[in-house]
Amino acid sequence: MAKIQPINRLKGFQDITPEDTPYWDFVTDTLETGMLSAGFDRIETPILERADLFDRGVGPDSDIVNKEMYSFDTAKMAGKDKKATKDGTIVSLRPELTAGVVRAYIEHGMQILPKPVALFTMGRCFRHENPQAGRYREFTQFGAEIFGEIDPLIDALLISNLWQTMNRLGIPNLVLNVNSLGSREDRPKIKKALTEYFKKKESKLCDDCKKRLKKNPLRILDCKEDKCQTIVSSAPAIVDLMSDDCRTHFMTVLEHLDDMEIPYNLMPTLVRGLDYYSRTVFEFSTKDDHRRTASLGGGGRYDYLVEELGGPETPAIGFGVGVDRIVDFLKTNLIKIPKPKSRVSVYVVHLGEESKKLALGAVMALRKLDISTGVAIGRDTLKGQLKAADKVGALYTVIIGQREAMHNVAMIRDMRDGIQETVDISDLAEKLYHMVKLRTREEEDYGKKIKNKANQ
RNA sequence: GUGACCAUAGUUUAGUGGUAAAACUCCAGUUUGUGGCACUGGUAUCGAGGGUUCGAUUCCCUCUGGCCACCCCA
Repeated sequence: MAKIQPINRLKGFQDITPEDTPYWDFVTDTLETGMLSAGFDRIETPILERADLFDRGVGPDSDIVNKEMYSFDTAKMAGKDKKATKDGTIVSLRPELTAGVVRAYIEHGMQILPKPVALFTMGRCFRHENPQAGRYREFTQFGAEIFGEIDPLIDALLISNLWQTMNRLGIPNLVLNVNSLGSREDRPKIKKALTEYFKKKESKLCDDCKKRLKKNPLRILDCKEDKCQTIVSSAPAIVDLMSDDCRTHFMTVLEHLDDMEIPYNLMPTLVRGLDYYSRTVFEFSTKDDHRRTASLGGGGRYDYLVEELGGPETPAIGFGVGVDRIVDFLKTNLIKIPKPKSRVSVYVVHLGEESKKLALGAVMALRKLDISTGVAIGRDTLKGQLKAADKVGALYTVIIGQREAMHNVAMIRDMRDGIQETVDISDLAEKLYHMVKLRTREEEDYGKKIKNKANQ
């Protein structure tokens, strides 16, 4: 028989294998708890949206919308037996989370809710670009958004909230960079001043920056080329170019951060990529043990986006963090996460046909009491079954053989020390329930002792 | 979209112009009802296609994929 060619996953897509799920659970639980404790509500929006949502939301000139979106023409994609939908709507897999949440905010009239409206969301996003470290075509973003409040305290609270949560994840050397981009009204003035400055030095800029000079001079600020950076270092600062109002807003944000003892790094060259940002912007990164800095997330104000997507004038601020990047970081830096519970507490072993019925009954009874219980399938010998019990890390094994079946009893074997006792089958589940509880607590106490010793 | 490096069992890696080793994992067994140890055995069209050659896993080309960097960003 010819060997059938296996199908592999798509480029830039990943499987989250059982080996990795504890990391994912830890990260997503921690992020979620962090937001819930700050009074945020959870929202989920579709993975597929109309393409024009992102045109307007992320910006039609951005690279993301221009060449990285997975878009489909629904007029062309109907199955052969179905009639094509005639509207020809172009739909896209979301490349980020904010546009969808803003759309939902408007669509459900959430402006009538008491302000500020604080929402968090998590989900897969898609960008068709070349994968590399910490960068995938399908990735998971965790995002939070606060609508309807302009007070700088909100900016500081959101940042501090994320700071706290990142620390809870155990990420060392966390660096927080902050900056302000000024308001929409300030933008022409800022662009003009920067263009004038860079125009004089144009010949010394790198090729990319020469293009940026025409398109978006702000982006020259975060160019990584050394020659550009030397020019940038004496460029006019955005903070000095913006209105007094914006400057006051920004200074107040910084004061609040000081009050909350959040260490931040004022970074005048921080310019975020998405078009919709205004005023406060920030970015979280960490220094890897051996590699360069890894960007884990960032965000900022987008005071005009709700309006631009057809909603009422609503100031807003949000952030997005890369869950994949955090998981990758925890894994490569061997950061310890809470140990996942052993999957199976009790393993039921049976020998012969008659005992099978009793064994199944025992399994049902145990599972009813929420004791995770495994059974041997496809293994006949006692030896093989015990081996299987050992492999899944069972605390106890229940042995029901022909002898036991005859007297309606079962044997409980403690897998740690091999001590066995025989109990009546009707008492089995309850007896094991207490044994498992006791053992689990013992192990937890032991774990705590170790931890306390380490802390002393 | 551009560039560098890489591609051998499930995993991590040896190796050779004459069809391949090891470790770990997995599966089966080491006689009859007791796991962890030990021992034995099993598992690879050497990424795909083409070329050079008597012969290629080994050399050359193309593709695909991985990884990393640029761009951009999470």
